[in-house]
Amino acid sequence: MPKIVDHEQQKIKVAEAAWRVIRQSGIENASVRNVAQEAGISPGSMRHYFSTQSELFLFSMNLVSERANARIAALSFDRPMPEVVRDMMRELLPLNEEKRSEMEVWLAFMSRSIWDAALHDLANRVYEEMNQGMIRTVAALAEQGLVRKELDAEEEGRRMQVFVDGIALHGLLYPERMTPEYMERLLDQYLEELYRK
Amino acid sequence: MPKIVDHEQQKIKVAEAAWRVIRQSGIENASVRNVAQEAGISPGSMRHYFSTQSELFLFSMNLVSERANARIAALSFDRPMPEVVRDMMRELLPLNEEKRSEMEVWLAFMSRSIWDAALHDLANRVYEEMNQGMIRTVAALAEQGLVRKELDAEEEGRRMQVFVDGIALHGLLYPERMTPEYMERLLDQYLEELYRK
DNA sequence: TCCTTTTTAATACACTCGTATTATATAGGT
DNA sequence: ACCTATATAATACGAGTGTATTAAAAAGGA
Repeated sequence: MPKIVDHEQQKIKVAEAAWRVIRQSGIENASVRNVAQEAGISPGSMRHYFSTQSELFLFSMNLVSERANARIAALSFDRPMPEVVRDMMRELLPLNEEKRSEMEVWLAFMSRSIWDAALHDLANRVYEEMNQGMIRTVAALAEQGLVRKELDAEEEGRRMQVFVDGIALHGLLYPERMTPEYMERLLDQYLEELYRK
Repeated sequence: MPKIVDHEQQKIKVAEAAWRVIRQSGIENASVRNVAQEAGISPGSMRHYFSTQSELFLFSMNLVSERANARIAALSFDRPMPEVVRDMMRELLPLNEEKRSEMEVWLAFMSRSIWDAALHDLANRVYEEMNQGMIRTVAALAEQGLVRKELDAEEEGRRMQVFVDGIALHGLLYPERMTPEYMERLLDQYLEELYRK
């Protein structure tokens, strides 16, 4: 029998190499050769895991959202709801190097998804996930009486999403101006106002 | 004497061709040849106006912000301030095809500015402009008594900027979900809350 | 009409691209 | 120890890349 290599593990290794190349020099330079070199394997070998560059991109993009989901799922939920909500939203901001890294790559893929049809579905799927998550969060806050029961959960959920993504975007594009501290400040201000509604 | 061609006009023609290529197939495909073809001139001829691709990108990116500035400057300012403010902010959202086009290109350049040092300065300059504009707007509203005088103009200006950019981002990335109507709705809600402060 | 300066076009160079094909090395079951 | 399925590597191909160089065309003043 042949040499057995954990296929999925190898794909992840390559995808993470792609992340690093994208962060360093953009998607336009994430060529098969550059990514393979960053991953420490030969281009020919890489094609064994991703038969096409498009597959690699899709997998890499998907891995970003999986990582974020995993981090959120790993939070402890048996705490006061405001604490949980705050922590959830903090996972959607580039507050540390790990999250900044992932989100920079995510932005690159999202920006590309505007014209690259291969990424379009995944982009919309993740949006929908996030959207449902936010709406359910607001609805849960309403049920617990932490916000007005009449508050439109769908509407407020979308506002929440827009505001958090706005903070994250500024954090990525203008890191000197939008520091982690300021991001948290804006987030906390938003939540405080929300709880007054 | 030689054939005289309006140099600046020609550069603009080429830059707009670059926009179209970028919208259609991304910056990664905005090669010298592709842009020249879209502009209807030869690649060799194009190098007469932009001796390097980097120059073309910088000029194209700058032209986007100039166009937005021009549109804002063209607004009539002898109206009630809330109307003016609303119209100003509407210019920062992809509410029609023209603005959507420019902003898609702008997003591509901003995304690239994360790793492309050549675009970094322009990106920050435009941020600063926008930032000052928002802060002065809030301050002016405070002076007119339209918002609380104690309101921190700098803080609220940044919140405004984050929220507007968040709406615009969603408008670009999720046009089916974030329609022009919904963008205006979110904007008006924000302004209404602002005037209650 | 001719001449000079600018604009345009064409071609070339070295390099990188995505992908396909082919050959080599590797490691487990018999 | 050998065999075989798998993983890795190397090479090739046609096409596209940014940029430089060189030649042709064009148009207004003399």
